[in-house]
Amino acid sequence: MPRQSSRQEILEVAIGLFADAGYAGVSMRDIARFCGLNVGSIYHHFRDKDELYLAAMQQAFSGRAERLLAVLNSDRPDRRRLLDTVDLLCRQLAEDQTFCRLIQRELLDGDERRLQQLAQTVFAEVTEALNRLCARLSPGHDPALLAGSIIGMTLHLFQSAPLRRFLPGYRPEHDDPETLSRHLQAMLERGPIFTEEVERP
Amino acid sequence: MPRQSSRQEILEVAIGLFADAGYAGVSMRDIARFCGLNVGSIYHHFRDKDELYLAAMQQAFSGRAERLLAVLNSDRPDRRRLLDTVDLLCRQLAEDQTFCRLIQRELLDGDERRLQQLAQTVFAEVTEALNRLCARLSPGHDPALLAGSIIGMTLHLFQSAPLRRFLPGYRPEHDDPETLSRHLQAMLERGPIFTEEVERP
DNA sequence: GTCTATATAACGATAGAC
DNA sequence: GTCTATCGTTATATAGAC
Repeated sequence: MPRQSSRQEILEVAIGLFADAGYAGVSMRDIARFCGLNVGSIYHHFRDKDELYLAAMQQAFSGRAERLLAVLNSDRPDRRRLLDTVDLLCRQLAEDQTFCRLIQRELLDGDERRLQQLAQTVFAEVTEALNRLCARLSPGHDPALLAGSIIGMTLHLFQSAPLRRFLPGYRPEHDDPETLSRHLQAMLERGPIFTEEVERP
Repeated sequence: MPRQSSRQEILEVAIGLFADAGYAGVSMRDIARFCGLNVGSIYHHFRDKDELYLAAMQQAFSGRAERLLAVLNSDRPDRRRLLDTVDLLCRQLAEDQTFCRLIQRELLDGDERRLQQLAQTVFAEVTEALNRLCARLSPGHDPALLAGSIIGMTLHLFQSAPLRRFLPGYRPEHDDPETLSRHLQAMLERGPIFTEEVERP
């Protein structure tokens, strides 16, 4: 197996570090050290920190939507497809903290150009498919806002995990992605206000 | 009216800058410049950058929950109180972008100690009241997860605004907090999957 | 393609005059 | 309480040997 190129390793190290600490929180020295390289060597592969950051983001976000798109466009019934989508999203967010954090950082720090590029190359297709599904399932709501709400509550349940640990009502199973997925699916199926009593372990 | 103290002005400038660019993205020189002070003067009021940051966060988050608590503990019917709470939260997030961004930054960068303090001093009471309300309104769901979902979709509709502009389904009224509030209330009242057709302008 | 060495600027923080 | 001046460190980025 041919060892991966330095450029590739730099990118992957950079993605992890930028997700952890953000653009300003990571130095070129940090990246070099984690790659076992000297600082100067990085500048052979990337003109400056900005170019490295952009390349890292492109790599980090590329090919992220494919599995979601496949589920969104499956031939199962609408309702089932929405639940499948949320479930898959939960599993992806759980196993890929890096992706989860980078989205949040770009929402905070991304300039207009970067957000536009992100929207077009990563989220456009998925959003369109999810909007269509929402419009068919729930013609009474604005499809884009409904889609945004569903994504939002899913994302937030993962992103707020570090804080939720210290909040009233916390239970250890809230850290289990399957518990979160089941809760979200129940919310979608029965609505947030669901008065029928069910047993809980 | 007595001019506010330097310490106070430093804190307020720092809050704005940290919300915009994060801890690593703001230098002591930046803060000094925006205050019309010299760098050295800041160190008369705060021992180091870390202490200034902590004081700024305490100030930024103090007294944030009172209005929400008042609504959560009002004497209106449960259902109405939940809708009022979401509506107030929308208005607060809309008029206070700084607070909105600081929460997100702390979720990303806050260490365990800071998150624990934030949970206890800012969010504990509100969370408890919201959990109780959720438990009564919807005994079929885990109260904390339901509360988190509601907070999550509300927060996300505001935090994703810069990206949503470039996504399919965007409409200009999605930037209007009242539109978002109305959508969220409709979702809570009728559930996310709401098949009855209603007219939309 | 990676290294050493270095230029240049910005950083956090301190000392001491006023 | 604010200033000027400066220390030591770290940052981005470059030049040139190998």
